[in-house]
Amino acid sequence: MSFNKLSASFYRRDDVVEVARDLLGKVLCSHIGGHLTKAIITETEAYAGMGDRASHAYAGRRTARTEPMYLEGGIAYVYLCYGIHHLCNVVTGERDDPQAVLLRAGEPLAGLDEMRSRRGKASAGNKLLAGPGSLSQALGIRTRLSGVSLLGDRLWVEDQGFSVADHEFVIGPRIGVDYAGDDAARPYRFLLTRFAH
DNA sequence: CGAATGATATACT
DNA sequence: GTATATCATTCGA
Repeated sequence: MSFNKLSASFYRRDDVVEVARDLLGKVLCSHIGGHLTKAIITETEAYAGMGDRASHAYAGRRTARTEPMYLEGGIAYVYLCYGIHHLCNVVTGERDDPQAVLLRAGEPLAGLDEMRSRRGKASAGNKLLAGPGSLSQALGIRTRLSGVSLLGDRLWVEDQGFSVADHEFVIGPRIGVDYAGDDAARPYRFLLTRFAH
């Protein structure tokens, strides 16, 4: 149904930072519980694998939770944070190179009613997909989807031709990674200027 | 500004 | 096996 679904080669590049930048303006799509929802990706963060203290895979840490990150690029890594929020990542790079891009925010494109329904009370205004927990909740993404292929028909990313020029986004340090020491300062966060908040 | 909320990792016995 | 601290956040007071 989607002619423009991103293919494996998009995800399997060496440089996760490049993928994080390129995901801006792409469209995150889910077909879950019989509902199709789509959102333009407006904020991403790169997690650069074993050498990145902010990453769950730092120093090669490998557990049942993080196992998807060690698989070949092009699958989802979803985990529960603060006991409440399901955070959605796109795994990149080759097998055994655990890099991933956290999807932090989006702009609604399709399935608005279902998004609002899933978000409940807090779905008002422009906060529908603002923040990684909210984005996942609106698209119905749960930890159950961790490890699923992004080339399948439940969760994927499309290129609908929204181009993002260099002056249309800003780069900054990642959010909520103070525990990562010097790595917390890495310029790995990408945010479309228009949706900065 | 602080509570919510539970899986997960790690350090024990 | 059991205990405990931590967490890539969000919402409402």
